[in-house]
Amino acid sequence: MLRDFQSVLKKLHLKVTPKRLAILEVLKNESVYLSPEEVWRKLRKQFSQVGLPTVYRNLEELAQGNVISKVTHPNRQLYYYFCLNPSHHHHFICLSCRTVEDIDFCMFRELEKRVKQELKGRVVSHILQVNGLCKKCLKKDGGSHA
Amino acid sequence: MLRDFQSVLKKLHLKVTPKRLAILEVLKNESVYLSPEEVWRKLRKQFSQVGLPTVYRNLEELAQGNVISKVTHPNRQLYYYFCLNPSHHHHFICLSCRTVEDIDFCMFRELEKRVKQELKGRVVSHILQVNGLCKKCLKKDGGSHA
DNA sequence: TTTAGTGCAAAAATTTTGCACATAG
DNA sequence: CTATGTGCAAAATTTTTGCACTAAA
Repeated sequence: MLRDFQSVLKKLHLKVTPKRLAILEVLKNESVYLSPEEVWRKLRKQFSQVGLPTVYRNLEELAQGNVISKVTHPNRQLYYYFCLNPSHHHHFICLSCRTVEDIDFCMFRELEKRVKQELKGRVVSHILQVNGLCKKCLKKDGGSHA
Repeated sequence: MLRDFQSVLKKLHLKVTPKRLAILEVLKNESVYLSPEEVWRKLRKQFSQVGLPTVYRNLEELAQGNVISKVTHPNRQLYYYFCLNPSHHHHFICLSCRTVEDIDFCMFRELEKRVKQELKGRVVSHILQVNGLCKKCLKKDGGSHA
């Protein structure tokens, strides 16, 4: 997997640094979305000297390069998560445990068509994010969420 | 229209204050989404003494009460706009001139069904926001946007 | 008169920048 | 070597809070 990351980074003309790889590992090993600070805390277990700005910079670059995904959370905090196909932006996020699940039903083509036909506009990007409670959290507590 | 606002506020158990009404007027008279600070600047033309915190507090309350809508902008700034049906969250927003247009093609029922059936989860809220360039902006500059 | 709203100042929280040093290519 | 990455400290930005005072119901 490290190998894969290396080639991905190279394609983006990002240098392969230990910390950059570690950030990817952290995200990859989490099934939930993390804030920059949380990524940083985890990173510090490996690298006692790592700055929060480095984490911010890296997360942003990686998201720009579509290696990871940004999550648009109702609480407006910044979150990122690793997903196999980060160019696919249809997610179901659990407000309680933070799990992210893909929604494969994609209506984007349809949408794009309608924006073009009806509004005469052009789509640059879109967010389809469904916020809710996942299976587990529904069972656990019926849905108490922050 | 002031009358309408009054009854809306009463329903939400929000007191009808001149500044609250003025905030609604500001948003109503704009066809684009505004940041809290922008609302505040406009407000100060009428009320020389109005605090930015007041604007923040009011916008948040009004959004909570579904009187106005929050915009989820890629630049992560907070924006609000007035829309006739703020419980309808399918929008096309122009990244250039900030116009908001409704998207009436609603696939939400379908989505909700699938989240229930396939993920066994529950939908709490959703965002469908299409970011792009509107008709006018496309004509104007072919799409230079921040 | 009781509850909610507001101004101000100040704080909090989050994110970004500048710059000297370090490291990957 | 040369361009990029990083740590640190510091700043910038945005949003929130506390509290005394005011105004709506």
